[in-house]
Amino acid sequence: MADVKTLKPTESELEILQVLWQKGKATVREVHEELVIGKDIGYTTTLKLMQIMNDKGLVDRDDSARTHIYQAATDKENTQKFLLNKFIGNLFGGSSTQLVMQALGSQQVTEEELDQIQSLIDNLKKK
Amino acid sequence: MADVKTLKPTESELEILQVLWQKGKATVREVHEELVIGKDIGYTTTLKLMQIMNDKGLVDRDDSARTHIYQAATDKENTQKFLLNKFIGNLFGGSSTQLVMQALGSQQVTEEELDQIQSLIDNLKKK
DNA sequence: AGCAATTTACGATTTCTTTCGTATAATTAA
DNA sequence: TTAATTATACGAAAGAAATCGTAAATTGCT
Repeated sequence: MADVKTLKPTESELEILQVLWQKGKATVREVHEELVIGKDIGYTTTLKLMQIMNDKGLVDRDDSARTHIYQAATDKENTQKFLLNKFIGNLFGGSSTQLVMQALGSQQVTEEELDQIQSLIDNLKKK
Repeated sequence: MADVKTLKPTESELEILQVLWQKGKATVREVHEELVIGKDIGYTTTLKLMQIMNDKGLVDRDDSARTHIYQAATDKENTQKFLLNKFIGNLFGGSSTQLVMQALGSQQVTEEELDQIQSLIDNLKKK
């Protein structure tokens, strides 16, 4: 598994990772079809991006067959954790609480989700 | 006040915005002195960045005197909100709850902060 | 077999960001 | 009043990221 700490996916790479996390394994074509829904982009662009990601170690590639099969080399949680910490540092002066307050305040969150968060808080308080 | 929606500060620009949010008003030199603490960068680089930010409308500039005085053109909260939403969209499939859970789980948060968040949740539940 | 479609490889270009050198003007200090 | 310092303007270069065109190889279809 690739070392998340040293890798920072760009925005485009992140979009591709999202697709791969969701699909597990996928070909360039499959990833591309997903990307095309959201933006105007050529097939070879997607291909090139995924080749670069392979060079960087962001994805693993099975190229035993003609049509290569890709999958994310980093798991979603670690990447999220890493980027989230960076983001909190950049924009919220390192305070995760501030971020949480902002996130809860400015988004619509359902009652169920609030319950979920509350029970997490209860758990944390026990320690 | 600049329209946050259409503006996306780069990482360097964000660093400068942070200084301006903290200081209110500042000269290039003052901002630069702050930046230099954290990284190796030349004065004219800071100057150029701030000029570009002025062109983009990210900062306001009073150039009536020889030494120009800058201030952020967007308030901190709006910028945070905007970038946070983008971030949630990019990395958490649009679910702010997922982000909150991740943030609370992987960071050390004090009891007081947890109380703060809890009371925010209570408030949200009332509606 | 022959043709169209699909796929990868590769290089080039474009765009965005960051960086800095140099010139010029204004201010300050000796 | 010089000389040194400090400021802005401007252009250019270096680096990073994203985009695409074209060629070559393989596969599938008729």
